[in-house]
Amino acid sequence: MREKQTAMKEQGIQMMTERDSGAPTARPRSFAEQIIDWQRHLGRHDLPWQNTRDAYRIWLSEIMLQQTQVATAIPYYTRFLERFPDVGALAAAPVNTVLEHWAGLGYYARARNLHRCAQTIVYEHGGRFPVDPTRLAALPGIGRSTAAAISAFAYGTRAAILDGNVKRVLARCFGIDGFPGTAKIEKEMWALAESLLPATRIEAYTQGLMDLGASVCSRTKPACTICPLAGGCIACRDGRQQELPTPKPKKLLPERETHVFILSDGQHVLLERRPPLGIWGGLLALPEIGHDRPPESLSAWNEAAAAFAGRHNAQLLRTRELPPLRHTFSHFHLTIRALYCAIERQMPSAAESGREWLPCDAIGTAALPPPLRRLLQAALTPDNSPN
DNA sequence: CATACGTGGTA
DNA sequence: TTACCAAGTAT
Repeated sequence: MREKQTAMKEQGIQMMTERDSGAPTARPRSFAEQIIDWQRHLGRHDLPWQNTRDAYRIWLSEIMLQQTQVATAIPYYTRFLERFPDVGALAAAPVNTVLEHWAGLGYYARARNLHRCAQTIVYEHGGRFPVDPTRLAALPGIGRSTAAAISAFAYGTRAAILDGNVKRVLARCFGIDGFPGTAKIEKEMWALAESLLPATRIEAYTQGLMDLGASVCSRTKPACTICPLAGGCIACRDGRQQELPTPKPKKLLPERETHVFILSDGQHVLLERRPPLGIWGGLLALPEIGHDRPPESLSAWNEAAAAFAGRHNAQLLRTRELPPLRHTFSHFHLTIRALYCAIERQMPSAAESGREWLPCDAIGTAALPPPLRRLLQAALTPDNSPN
């Protein structure tokens, strides 16, 4: 706490008090005032979800932007709004259609929560988003920071956000040591974020804080020479920009491996719906052999393929092992070993529960994770189909 | 409270 | 090629 007050004093930051308001004499501009002033001239004002008070659009953008950069989210946001223009359209849509439009963005629980949240809004809140951040935070997929952002942008509510950008700005500006992911540091930052809130113009302040963190106070090469807060920034003063915020403790990512079948007659491919919990939850994926008992040999793999084809009323013609595909998630590495299986389907077509024959021309738009979409496009594009 | 949960860009 | 990182939430 002493460090924080020291930082504020050296920066010329003053807390908003009754005595400050309307004071006739000049005084140092507060943290919030500098942010707001910077935002007016140098912040972003034309993002697709700005210049609206539509809580639906603001909510959608905030969910998409969780752990996701602006440039990544924009095309998804545009396509999503086209298909689901309002909360009613989203609530009425099948969850699998929502997942089709989310596929590629990652963290798929966000899409399932988004859909559940839309239904809650429509069926329990009369189609309107709550104003109170606490009520917003009670909805699926909306936490404390997202609730504050939605309420601030949609209703002008005075509430603090604390995302990665804000954590970085605060850690540097106030010289806060310690990984912000720990409860102790996070609690300290929440208190600081609350204390810095301006009395008015909360939208410009909130947007400015995020814009400053994203553009000026970036992780690798902060532009301190043009930063409005540089005058009182502890990290800038001490040359500790590269050390703050304290990085997450390193951990070696475990290696995992999976064996999958690409069962196709050239027109369709057999896919299965992933369970809602776990990696790629709710998406379509290739049928896999349990990684607890991988095939002992290529011939064993082939035999398993023949049996698998039989269970789906298809006859195995020939197989080909594809080059291993390596994919890295946030918490493990995965090697995907795929066996391409040319088959002939018999009628009536059969697919076990949770499995479906996807037309090859739907590979581009289905709810597939990017690595599998690429794998299937490479293997099943008419031009270079192994058939 | 630590961990699960994605992906594409960047050094 | 590998490691790290970016608008967090749920459990």
